[in-house]
Amino acid sequence: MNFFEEVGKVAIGSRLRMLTDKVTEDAAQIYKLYHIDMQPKWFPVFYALVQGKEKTITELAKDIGHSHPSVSKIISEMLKKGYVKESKDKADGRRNVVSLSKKGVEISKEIKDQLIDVNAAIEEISAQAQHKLWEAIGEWEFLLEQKNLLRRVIEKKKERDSLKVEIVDYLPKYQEIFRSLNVEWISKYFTMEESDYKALDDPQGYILDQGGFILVALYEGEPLGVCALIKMDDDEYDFELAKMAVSPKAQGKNVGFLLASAIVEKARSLGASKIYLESNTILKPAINLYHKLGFKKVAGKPTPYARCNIQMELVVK
Amino acid sequence: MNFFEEVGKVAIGSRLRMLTDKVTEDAAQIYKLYHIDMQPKWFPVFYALVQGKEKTITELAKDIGHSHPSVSKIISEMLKKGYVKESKDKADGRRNVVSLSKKGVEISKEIKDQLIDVNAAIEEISAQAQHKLWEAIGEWEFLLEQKNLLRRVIEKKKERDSLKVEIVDYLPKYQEIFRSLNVEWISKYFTMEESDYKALDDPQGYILDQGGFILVALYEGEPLGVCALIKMDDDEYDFELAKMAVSPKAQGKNVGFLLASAIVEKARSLGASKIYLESNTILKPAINLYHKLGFKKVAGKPTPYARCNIQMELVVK
DNA sequence: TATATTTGCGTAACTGATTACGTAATTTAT
DNA sequence: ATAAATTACGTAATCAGTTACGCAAATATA
Repeated sequence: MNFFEEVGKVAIGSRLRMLTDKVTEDAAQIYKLYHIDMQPKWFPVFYALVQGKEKTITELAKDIGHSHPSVSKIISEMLKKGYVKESKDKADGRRNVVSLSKKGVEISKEIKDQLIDVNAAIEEISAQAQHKLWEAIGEWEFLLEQKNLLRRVIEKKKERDSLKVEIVDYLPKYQEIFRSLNVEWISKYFTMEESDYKALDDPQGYILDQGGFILVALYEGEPLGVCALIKMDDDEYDFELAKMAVSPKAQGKNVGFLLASAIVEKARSLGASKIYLESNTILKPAINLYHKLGFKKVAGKPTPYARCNIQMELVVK
Repeated sequence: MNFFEEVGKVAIGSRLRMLTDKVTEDAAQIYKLYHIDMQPKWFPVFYALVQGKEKTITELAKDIGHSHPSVSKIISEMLKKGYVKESKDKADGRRNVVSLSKKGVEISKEIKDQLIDVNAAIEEISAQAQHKLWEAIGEWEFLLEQKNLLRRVIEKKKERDSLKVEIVDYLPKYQEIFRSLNVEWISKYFTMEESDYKALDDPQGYILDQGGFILVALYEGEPLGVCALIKMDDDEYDFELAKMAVSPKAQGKNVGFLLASAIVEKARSLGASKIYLESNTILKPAINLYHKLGFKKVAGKPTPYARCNIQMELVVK
């Protein structure tokens, strides 16, 4: 048992499996004790049939939380013992309707005493334990139903990665990375256009000197993401969010989200009331990100970019 | 989930299995998330090796609570990946000593972040739950270690059966069952002797009228056990416990224990100070029963029975 | 009304564990 | 010193579940 204490709760899966084995290992002998000719694995199916008259294979599977092939196999075994009977549903020829046979009903009476004693034994254990296993399982089922372990781990990973990401202001030394990261994705999905070259070759003159901003995301000190806020000469919009690019190396490290959030925050601190952006719907992760930040789809703005097929805005205030 | 609430805690085994599945099902994907090329089932072995240098197959099996073939297989898979190395123990040629390879040690570093995040995710679930699963599992492991489920169920069955057993005084209508139950076991293991016939054919004259007693055990109203207390003409002993017989139909229903206890109690209520009995060591369940009641082995008493190879006494006071 | 999609369920293959068994090495007993 | 028992561990068979797949029936859609 020592092992588990050392590894920590990561091992909860293994530990659960072992407890399950321990609880289950005597089951066959318990049936023998009551002279009941039944395999432990049949029990859930059997019990589901005792309750609710006849049921189809799929209904049984859903009831007991197994896959349907599992139920199918169990039923064919119980059929051999004569505990159940099958019949095709007349209205729906696919359905195999199963119910307890006369012999099955007899067994269900015999099994009652056993259930009483097993229940009493388990209640005894529960009573001796300080912590309630039954209720704890229920809670875990509920919590995992709401958000499974994978998603929780992904979140934790993001949180931890975020701590390693630092968002800094643009400096001339970042010009090369600002250019290359953008060229990378643009030429992967589209082709570079006139306006791209202008902005990427001379960010100082084309963006910063016009009253815009550029932020750079450092992951453990290495610049892996860039994003620009371009001053717009427009009645409605103050800035355009553009030239956002994150290195594939930084994928899944939450860099995009942190970068975009920072740029929105920047705009807000500058007193902007509305931000505009242009993108393309084939860039799904990007669109999702904008959506998450609160950007809404708009239309009708003229654009110099051929690749633009969606326009979005964010009310900053 | 409804199902489990209805069946009651009997289904705790199934429910545990399902929770185990749910906790485990994402494991493979979690490894993928961190780009770690490892199968979830390797983890316990892997972890055990990270901790404690080199270990043999059997040591690993004991550490992680698996069977040794399981570990053997896992090691051969990890060997293919180059994560571990094997070597025969020079001092003991049977032992296969396993340790992490250089590549294995590297992986163990990469895996650290993953462990941190998984642990955090599980702690988060724990924090959201009112009942502590981890601690509850620990308690159940402990309680089942002390007394496994089978033994607990056996005890509960005995308790319940005891309620159905009633011990009553001998009546003439029980003479036939008194005779037949005794004839049954005596002639199964030995042969009937002169003294047997005397007592069984005329319990009234041979036992009761001499100051002895006979008790009958009824199981759900049916007489299934008998036991006699024969008055002895002896300095040391007041009564002999004899002609105890329980029907095979009542096996495992605690009838023997209740009957014998009642007869001892009877002797006590009559002011007896010492009870004597004769038996044979091939009747193991009977000897165990006498032992449980407190009878001790003695020797030296002359006996009319050929089948007697053990004599016992109980100090009643 | 024809066609595509969905549903029910059986069979087959796979999975992660187990028990059973055999062999070789070591230890214990005679 | 030899025989008997125990131990280490690999292979094979088994087990209780799963996923993958395919067929046939029913339902939805064009």
